[in-house]
Amino acid sequence: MNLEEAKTHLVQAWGTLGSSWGVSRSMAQVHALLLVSAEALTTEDVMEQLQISRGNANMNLRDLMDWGIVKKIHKPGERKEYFWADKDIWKVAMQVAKERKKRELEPILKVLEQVSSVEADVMDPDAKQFAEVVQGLKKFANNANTTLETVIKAEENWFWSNFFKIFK
Amino acid sequence: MNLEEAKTHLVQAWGTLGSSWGVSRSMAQVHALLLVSAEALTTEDVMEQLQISRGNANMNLRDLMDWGIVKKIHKPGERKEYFWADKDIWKVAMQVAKERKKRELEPILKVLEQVSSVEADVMDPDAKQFAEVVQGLKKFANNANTTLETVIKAEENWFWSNFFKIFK
DNA sequence: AAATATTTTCAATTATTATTGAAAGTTTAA
DNA sequence: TTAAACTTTCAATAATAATTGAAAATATTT
Repeated sequence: MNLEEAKTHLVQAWGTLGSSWGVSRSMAQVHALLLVSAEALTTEDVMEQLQISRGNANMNLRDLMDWGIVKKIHKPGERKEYFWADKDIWKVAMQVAKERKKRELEPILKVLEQVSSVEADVMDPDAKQFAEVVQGLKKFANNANTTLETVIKAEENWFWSNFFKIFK
Repeated sequence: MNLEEAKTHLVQAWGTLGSSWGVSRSMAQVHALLLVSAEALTTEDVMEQLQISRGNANMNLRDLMDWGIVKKIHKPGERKEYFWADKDIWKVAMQVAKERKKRELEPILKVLEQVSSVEADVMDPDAKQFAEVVQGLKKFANNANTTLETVIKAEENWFWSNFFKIFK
């Protein structure tokens, strides 16, 4: 297997993995392509290497920047914009965790708070079951939330950051 | 907010959350509905309460059983099949983790193994970058894999230990 | 064995999401 | 300020995924 084959293989697999996790295939592929490129790429590089349209490339690059895992770079004397992905997988994972926490965990916690305020009819077994399940979900979600907060904060602190770099 | 409103709200929110994580909206909704029901439900209950077709209900119930988070139950003297969801959220999470590990983590690890075998041209910076990123991903994925294994095993021990306590 | 109840399958349809590409917008350089 | 280089937008289209519903299959009862 040569380098190009290996890259293609990994980019495809990453795209497939992404789509199992609610990330669009192209977005995951663009990210993978930037990951395995030593240099920052232009929109045209991405278009060409992944055989996708300009609009698609542009949109996914911007989404990846929204997720905070791709940066825009300007090269001196060049007009084109270059895109570069952080190669530190642990950092990427932390950034993604941070975003998902904000985008999904916090909203569902809000919903759980809301539905907690249902008046409990202790005679109704469904009401009892509902209350118990909601409480269980809240506990679980709160736990996930604080755990993430701790790990994310740790990442931003050198001591804990180094401690957790065991995982690198 | 009364019980029915709260249930609907939660079921909808759970569906939305699911679709952000690569689980089909209906499947997440069926799961949520079973979670908040004290009694096991029939296919028809699910159809009626979620306003979905028989085929859809049947398919999602089966998928949920494949994930190991819903069980089929037969009531004595009844011909219909009933479906019941484990209410222990931690157990559900463990089961989902177990399945995702098998379905997604292990396959991507295999791909990473494969693309590792690319012949390294140390002169090519892209080759170097590729090798480094693949190694980083492997480390990370392996770590996630063994961490999950440990937690899942602990969970299974906990389960059996608690199971046997019944007989004390 | 036939009738009935129940579940499963799957081709057709519908809904959702992703992608294109060309036009509009923006920035830079001459 | 004009032209060229480059980026963004977005309506139209294509691709993918989910859903339906009725027929086929299976299981149970009489």
